[in-house]
Amino acid sequence: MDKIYNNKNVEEKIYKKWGDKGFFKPEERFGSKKKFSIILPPPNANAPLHFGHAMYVTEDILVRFHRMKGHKTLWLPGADHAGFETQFVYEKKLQEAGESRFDYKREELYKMIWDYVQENRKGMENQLKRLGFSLDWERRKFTLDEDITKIVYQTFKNLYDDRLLYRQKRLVNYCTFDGTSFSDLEVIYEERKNPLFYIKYGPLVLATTRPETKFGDTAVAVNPEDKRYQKYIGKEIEIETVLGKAKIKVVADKMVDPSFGTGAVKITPAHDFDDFEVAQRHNLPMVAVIGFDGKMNKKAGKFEGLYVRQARKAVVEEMQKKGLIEKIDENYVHRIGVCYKCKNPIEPLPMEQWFVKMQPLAKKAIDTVKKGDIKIHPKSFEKLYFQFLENIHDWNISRQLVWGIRIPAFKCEKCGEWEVTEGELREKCGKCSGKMVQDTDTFDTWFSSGQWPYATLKTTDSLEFYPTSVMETGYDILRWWVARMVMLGIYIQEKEGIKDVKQQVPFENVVLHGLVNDPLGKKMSKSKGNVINPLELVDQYGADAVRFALVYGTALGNDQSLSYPKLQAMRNFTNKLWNMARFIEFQGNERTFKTSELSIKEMQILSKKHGDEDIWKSDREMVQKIEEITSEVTRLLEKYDFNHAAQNLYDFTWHEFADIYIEESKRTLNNNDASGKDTFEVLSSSFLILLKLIHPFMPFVTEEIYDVLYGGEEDLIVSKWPSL
RNA sequence: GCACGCAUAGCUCAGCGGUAGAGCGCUUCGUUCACAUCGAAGAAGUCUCAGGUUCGAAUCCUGAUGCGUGCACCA
Repeated sequence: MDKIYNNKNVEEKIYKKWGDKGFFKPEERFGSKKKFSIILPPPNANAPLHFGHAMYVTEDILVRFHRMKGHKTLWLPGADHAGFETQFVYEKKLQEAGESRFDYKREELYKMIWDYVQENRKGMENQLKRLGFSLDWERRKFTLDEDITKIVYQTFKNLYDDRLLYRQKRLVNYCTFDGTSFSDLEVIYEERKNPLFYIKYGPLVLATTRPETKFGDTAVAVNPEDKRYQKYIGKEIEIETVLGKAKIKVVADKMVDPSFGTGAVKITPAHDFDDFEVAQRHNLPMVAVIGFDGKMNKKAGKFEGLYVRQARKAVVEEMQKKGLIEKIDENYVHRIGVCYKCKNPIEPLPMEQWFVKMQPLAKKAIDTVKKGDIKIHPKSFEKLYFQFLENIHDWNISRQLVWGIRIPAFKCEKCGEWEVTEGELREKCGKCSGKMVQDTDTFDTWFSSGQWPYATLKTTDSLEFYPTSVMETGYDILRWWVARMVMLGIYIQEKEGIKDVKQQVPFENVVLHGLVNDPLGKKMSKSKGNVINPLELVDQYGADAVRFALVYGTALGNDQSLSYPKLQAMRNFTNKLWNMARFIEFQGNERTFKTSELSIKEMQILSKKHGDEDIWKSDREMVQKIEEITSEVTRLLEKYDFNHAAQNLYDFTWHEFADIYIEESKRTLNNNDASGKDTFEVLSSSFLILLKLIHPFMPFVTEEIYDVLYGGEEDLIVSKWPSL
């Protein structure tokens, strides 16, 4: 053995061996009948993994732990097409080449992105392998695989038939820069400074940040309690506008806050979510003045064709000329919805889209966690889960993108009738024989990934693993993904005729890890340029050290900052293990002792042989301690306490086993008699137990040591987890 | 605005009702005999602040301050 552990000589060789021997495939061992399964949260196929993905190491730890316990264990890998994210990235690439998506036909663009994604996917999968993840690659899935999309179509159709899906013209969050609508979750809110204009509306003055939408006003609203405006309620007032005189109705609605501005609000149902609701209550017409291109339409008269921002400026100038602006508060700060990707303001626009009715689905998802059929770890995240589901809005699943699963809905050009299919094409209208045209939109990515556990298991003939044991992911996508998987998972199983709620849920446990920030505690992001590729660190410190550093010293669900000193310490730990092995190898060779593989029980029996002889004190103690650490680590792993399991192993290995026991053992070994041989048996056997306990955390170095020291045909990855 | 989380040794973080912990850093000493990516010894903290509950609080409760995050319709 080399004096220093060199991960580069080991990792690739060992990973290949595991794969060649088929150890990643589910298999019953040691007579156990239990099953254990995890579906890997499918990383986006559009880019290399970032460092946060390395947190999936907790899944590998669980998977290896259960595999060693003999459970039939499956860890299924996959990749997500990440609709909008990917198209966004790809469009950026096109832009750099001086092109745009409009230079290509739909099919061409799709094909180009497809090739791009396949290339990236390979790199991403290689990263997962380098981290030592024991994934069953034969079952790998992609969200755009044909058999997966078939299931997605089916669910869509079922929702439609069950009237949980409807198409309606409603206000949607639309980004006019990226040309697509978004769900509520995808809109982020930012503080922006925008002037607040006090504009004259006939006898009234009202405050607005969006004077350019006034062409779409269909009412003015005041609070029903507001004494100042009582005389106008229900009446029409005559107003002077930049486009001439007009009349407008005054309505009373409790949504108006009398203390804001002047207490009177212009109602623009087509471009504001609140106003839209007021309009519903008061039966007001909806007049759109902004188009999907972000420009004013003909309703805006001479301002037609101007972008919103330009129109605002022009309208205000015109109004000022006509004396219609009373004052302007230039320092007004408010929060507005912006596109999470390009950060431009979200434009609420009226648009026909497919919506999923969430309340019935959400209710079941809430109940199942309340009843404990799904457990969330750490428990504190339950609140976030409930908060989201209890206030959920209907889910807009239409996206105006090319990259994704095209919605299998067809509209008759003649009679306007919609037909939803399970993916097959429709050319003729069933009602009037008119020509059918397919919806050009694709599904929100989360609509397909929300069906991931069922879809992946079904299409790999692995439904025996449904529901999976654990869903492990970052808490940041609890609402985006986990909650939706619960809702859709239950729904799908209901449709499959499964009655037992315990069988409907997609997983039994949700385990949430925190985020990994950069060494300065800042969130890693491409725009900040502080993203770290996990492979850089794997090269530098070894996969085992990287893995151990991620779980050591951070409580489950807490964020952590990448720490180079910690990585170094863990690299030293791998080397410590290596040298402990070297010591044992050397001692064995010196005395022609063979390493033994006694169980804890066998060591206890051996230990009795020496009664309370003083020279055997440390051996006796080690037998006792190795039993304690075994049950402690087992207990901690069963409750997902990776941090303490790792800390215990680290402390015990270094300070109990190496510093004390190995030092003590030298005395006995040097006796070179029967007691020395027995000590060597305990030394090598208890070290092997330690190797097994550490293996889920540091699979490479432990497997390599096992190979060198204990040899034979066996492999640590499928060895039996220690117990009494 | 509402909610949640975090504030513990110089730094990064565990602990979460019973005499303050780890890693890194720091100080002193030690290399033929597994490992200097090492060993031995050591210094270092009114556990953010103010009240309260308790025989006893870093740990539970209330409030304050600071930082972070999530949610919300302020025109």
